[in-house]
Formats: sequence, structure tokens, C-alpha cells
Amino acid sequence: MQGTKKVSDSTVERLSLYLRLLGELHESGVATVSSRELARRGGTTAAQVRKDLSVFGTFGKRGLGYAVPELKERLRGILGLSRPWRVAVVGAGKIGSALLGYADFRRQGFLVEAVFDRDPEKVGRTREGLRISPDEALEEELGARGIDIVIVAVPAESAQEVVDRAVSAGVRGVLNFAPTKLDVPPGIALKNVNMAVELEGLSFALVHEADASARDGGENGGGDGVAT
Amino acid sequence: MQGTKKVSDSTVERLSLYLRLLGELHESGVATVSSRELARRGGTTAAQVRKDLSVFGTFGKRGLGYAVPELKERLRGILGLSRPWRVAVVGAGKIGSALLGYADFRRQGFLVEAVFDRDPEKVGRTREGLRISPDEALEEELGARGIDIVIVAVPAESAQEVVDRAVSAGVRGVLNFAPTKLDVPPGIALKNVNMAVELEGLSFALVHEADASARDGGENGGGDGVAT
DNA sequence: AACTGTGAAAACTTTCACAGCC
DNA sequence: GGCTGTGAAAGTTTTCACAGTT
Repeated sequence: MQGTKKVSDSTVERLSLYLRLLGELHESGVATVSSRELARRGGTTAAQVRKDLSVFGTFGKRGLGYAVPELKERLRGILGLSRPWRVAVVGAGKIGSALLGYADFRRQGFLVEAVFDRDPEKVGRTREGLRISPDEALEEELGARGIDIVIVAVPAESAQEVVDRAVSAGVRGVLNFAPTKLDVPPGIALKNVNMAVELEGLSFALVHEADASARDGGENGGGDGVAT
Repeated sequence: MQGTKKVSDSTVERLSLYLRLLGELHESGVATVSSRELARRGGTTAAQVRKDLSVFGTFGKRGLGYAVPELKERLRGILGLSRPWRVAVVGAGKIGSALLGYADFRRQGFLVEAVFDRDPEKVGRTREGLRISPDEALEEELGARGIDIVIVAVPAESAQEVVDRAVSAGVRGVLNFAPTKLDVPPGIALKNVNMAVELEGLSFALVHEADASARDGGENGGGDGVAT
């Protein structure tokens, strides 16, 4: 792969946003949408929408805009959603269990097919129709089931160990909810979700509110941080 | 406050990261730390650490580094954590309930003091020692309790309404878990957490053969650039 | 006329490199 | 020698503005 061009994280994040908006438009029976309208609904700008899309090709018709169903399918393809992904959740505590029930995952093709916990009290019980497997079975089951992505919902202390074992079992993507920095080898994708960081970002915005409002005209105070 | 300069979101995110690292160092009894060591632990660079801190003043000693307990307290102050924040969770479904039990919140001074739900079945029940209040009581209770921040954990359709009502009751920060774009008036801080976006980011990285040099600041955003 | 696709400019963020202090 | 604080350089992302298509 030579002609490989780097795509920024924020572009990918916005593609995800556009995909959601296109789904909504599709459901409402809208056939065509302009970059301006997508931008309005997504809280960004028309130029940004066009630039983001232009990274992957040309999808619109000048004078007309974008065909909703077509662009939606193209974006699904670009985001890797035209095939399902096998997901496992490690840690059946509060957060892990809450994620299991998150129906939106399945809707977008993320199939949660295994849950693990280290607590013998929990092992064998069922969560959302899935039997909780023991920690010791991690490598074997991840491998046997061909899991692509693990969601790490264990305490910070155990998170790195879980990731190392998952990677050794062939997992290629990690969504980390533990409040700690994880190291993964090259070629393994890692995303972090950290609620403390978000709350502290709000706290910062609140104590520095004066600065923010002195400055802005129409933008949402404090901006919208992460993962829109 | 006119002369105040804009601080970037990513700087604030990293301050949050540094604060966590300083907490760990403090617990281990480490008295002093260099920008280089903080960077190593946080997956960033020494220059970045120094630049981030320099926005707020000068905290280190040349030749020596930073005094851990002192820098930690300074960062807490900068992030607005030297006072507690009153938080309410709206929506006592899976995610809302999971958040209630998240002990780290309390530890950093985010006091969850109210939960709301629209479902009459849930109203009156208890979650983590908190009685679930009915949706209709939202404005009054938020106002009476002086809630600063609401965590929105309701379905996308109801999220904007909840935010409008919360803002009218005096709330100044919103942490949104609903997968929808929210509008808030100027001066109100808003952060979004969207699991679908994170998973789709992983999916993108996986199909585009992540060249993942695996570093990561730790908090949001994660993985890094990827090739097309 | 409406709207895209895109080079070029502007804005912003990160990295470099070094003077100055311990 | 070790290390910070910071201007200047490099790199990245966003916005502008307009030629070109339907």
C-alpha cells in the first residue's frame, strides 16, 4: 500500500455523524441532500462536509446534492460497516453489562458474542442472553469465535493484561473504558472512552465560562468535545 | 475577562490526563516528575507537556522538573475541581444506572444528587441509594438542588427537550450520551459521548489496515491516523 | 440557479531547538 | 548535566472562494 493517504480522526468521526444523519433522512423518505443541509443538521459547515467526502471520492451531483440512499451505502462501505464485526465485552460489571444491552450496536452490525468476568459469582450467569465466561477462557474463546473487537470494561489495573491477552488471541480492535493508558502493538486499533475526562472538560468550561462567552458569537459554549 | 486566550479542547483533555498520572505518582510517593516522564506515561511528548502547562503559568523548576503534589493541586484548580459539582442523571435505563454507580465520579468531586425517569414503573425506586424522581419534577428539583451539570441518558428523541428544560432550570453543563446532536445556548457547556462513533472509528481503522503506531494520549480519541 | 469539488489561504496544533536556570 | 519555558518552524485542519456541472 503505497498511495496511502492519512485520514484524520476528526474526518472519520464526522463520517460517522453523516451516516447517522443520512439514516434519519432516509427514514423520512428524503431522496437528496445538499452539503449545506447535512452541515446544518450535523452542526458543521458545508465546506467541511464536502472536504470530508472528497477524501474518498466524488459522490455528489453538482447543482443537485447527494443521493441519500447511495451516499449512505457508500459511507457504510468506507466505515467498514458492510460486514458485521464480532465483539466481546470483558468485564460484566455495571458498565460492561450496560453495554451488552445497547441495541444500537447490533443495529450497526456489531455483534456482541461473548462476555467475560473474573468473578466466580458472575461466571455462568446470563446477561442479555449471553452466558458469562470465565476469565481463564478468554484467549481460547476469543480465538475460537473469531472475535475482531474487544470492549474493555475492567478496572484500570487489569486492563493492560486483558488487552495483551486479547491481542495474542487475534483481536484487532480495542475499545477501552478503563481509565488508564493502554499500549497496543502496531496494527491494532485502539479507542478510549473516559467519562472522567469528559466531566473534567465540562468542569473546566464552567469555571472558565467568562472567557468562553466573552469570545463567542454563535458557537455552542464550550464547544462540543468528543465523539459527536 | 477580555484578554483571556482560548484553550484548545485537546489541551484540556491532556490536563485531565496529567492530573490522573500525577495522582498515581503521588500515591506511589514520587515527589518530583519531569515533562519527559509525564509524557512517557501519558503517551505524549515532553514538549507537549510543557506547552500545555505553559498556557496556565510556570509550574516547574529548571533542572529539576515539577513537584508532584503541587502540580496536582494546581491542575485541580485549573480544571475547576477544587470545588464539588452537583450532577443529575436524566434517564434511569441501562446507561443511566451504570453511571450512577461509577465511583470515580464522586472521587473527583462530581456529586450525583438526583436521578430522573419518565417511566412510572421506575419512579420511586432506588438506584445506588438515590430515589428516582419523576420526569415532571425535573425543572423544580434541578433548580431546588442547585444542579450544575446534567448527564443525559435518555433516548435520542427526548434528549433535546430534556436539555432545554434543564437549561431553563439553571443547569450550565451537559454530558450527552444520546446519539443525537444537541443545541444549547451560548454559555452552556456541552460534551458528547457516543459509543457508535467510537466503534465505527475502530471499524474504519480495521478495514483500512491500521498502521497504528500505538500511542494514545489516553483519554478520548484514541487510535490514530490510518491509511486509505 | 443550485450546488459540488478543490486548490489556496487562514487558523490552529504540535514539534523543534535553544537560552536560561538549578 | 538535567530540565523548563518559549519563540519560531513544521505540520495539520478548517475555511474561503470560485471554476465547473447539472
